[in-house]
Amino acid sequence: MKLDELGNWRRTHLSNEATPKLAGAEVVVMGRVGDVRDLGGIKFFILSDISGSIQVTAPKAKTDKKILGKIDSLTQESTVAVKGKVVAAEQAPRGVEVLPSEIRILNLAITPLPLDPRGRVKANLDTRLDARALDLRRSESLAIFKIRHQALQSVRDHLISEGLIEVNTPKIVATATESGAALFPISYFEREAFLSQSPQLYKEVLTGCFERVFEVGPIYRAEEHDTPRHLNEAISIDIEVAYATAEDVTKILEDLIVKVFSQVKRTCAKELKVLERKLEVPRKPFPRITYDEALKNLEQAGVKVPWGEDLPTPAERKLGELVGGAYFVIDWPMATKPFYTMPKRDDPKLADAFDLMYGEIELASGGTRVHQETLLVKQLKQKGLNPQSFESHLQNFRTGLPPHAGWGLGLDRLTMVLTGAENIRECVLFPRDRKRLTP
RNA sequence: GCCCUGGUGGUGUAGACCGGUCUAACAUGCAGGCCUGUCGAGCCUGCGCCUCGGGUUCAAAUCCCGGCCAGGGCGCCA
Repeated sequence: MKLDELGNWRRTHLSNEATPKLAGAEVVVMGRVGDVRDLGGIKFFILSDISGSIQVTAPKAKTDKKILGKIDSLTQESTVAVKGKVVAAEQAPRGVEVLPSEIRILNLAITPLPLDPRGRVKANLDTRLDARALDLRRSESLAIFKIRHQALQSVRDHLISEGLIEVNTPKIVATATESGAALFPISYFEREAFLSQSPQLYKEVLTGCFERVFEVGPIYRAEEHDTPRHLNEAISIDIEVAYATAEDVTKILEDLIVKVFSQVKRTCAKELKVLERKLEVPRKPFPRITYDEALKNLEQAGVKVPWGEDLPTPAERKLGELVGGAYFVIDWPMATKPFYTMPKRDDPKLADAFDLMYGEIELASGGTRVHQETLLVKQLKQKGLNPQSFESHLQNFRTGLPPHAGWGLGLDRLTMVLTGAENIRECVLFPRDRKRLTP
């Protein structure tokens, strides 16, 4: 069948702007076709757009045959433009409908669709991700990304209000920034380069220029992890602040989390309801648990973690159960933290660093950083790294880099926590994991 | 990478343990029909499936082995 052109038609109204008050007006609405119901003498279809939906009603006796024919040819999820008169009708959903005077079929969707976008039959996550563009039309998916959008906006508002400026650092880099995580090598002309696993080194350097910076950007980790909360490409919210310590940036983080939660709760009530998510805004100050206390509590609960090791997943789970909500784990052993971490003044075995947890999920980690070259070189060596390969970074420390502190917060994980999603892939439009490289 | 579980129409499931009665069921979907107020419309008719390869057996969706894929757990990691 031949499709119609958009031509000079433009939307005059979003579907939810059509209300009984608008009765008598001629409108042009555009959107996707939902249910088509043919009752013989009268035909209906639901037109949905980003704002909601409106019923288009065509009584056989009063409607042009050409229009009736077009309605018959519609398939679910096809895209149409409808010009017609708004009519108040008690029998219609929302008490209002449009009687079409002309319909343009802009694109026809195939049938059957790879999944049911109205969710009457639930599809597996894998099926959904394979047909992600269609899956993202589902109300639950839309809700997740609306919440993600709001969270990100709140993050930006808050950090800017704290006097931070937004920066962008290279994602193609020459060396690793963390000792642990594996890198994706890429071919950079005649040399090997890597995808950046963290903006860490750049944001530290920028505290010497802009004093307070933040970045929202992708980070790449070539880890083989295959879990519901890891991705190989993630979006990280990173801050770094001059003349500050871990405790200072902890406060920024705490305020930020409270702001994000309360703004999402206020502005995304509809979306939270779609997701059946009851969001509780954490109260300040968040509990602060030392690493030693965490280990003690875990041992009492039957989970043993040797001192000096990072918390494995089962331990994080148990701790999440024991504490719940948002809390900080502080005073980590230096061995668990990267080379740029400042040791505590009164106990150099411990790092002046923290993790922000929400339940069992690690949302953020940060701390005071080393700003003296000699100590940094010493710690690089202790981690088995070669200071020579960090020469271009180290030279920044010779020109008066101020003391500084910062953190990195995972946007995808933050979205998980806000939406209650059990798999991080739900919270990313087109996730990249161990096995998935498309779509 | 390891362990566990699974793979049945477009989608989601049942059947499998205990091989035959499976000509594979249900829901949704799709196609057609009836119906002038549907709104997860209803009713009627129809369409469409056993992941791939090998093995056991008179007989395999069902049992065994392997591949591929997926989900969960772990490790690694944020």
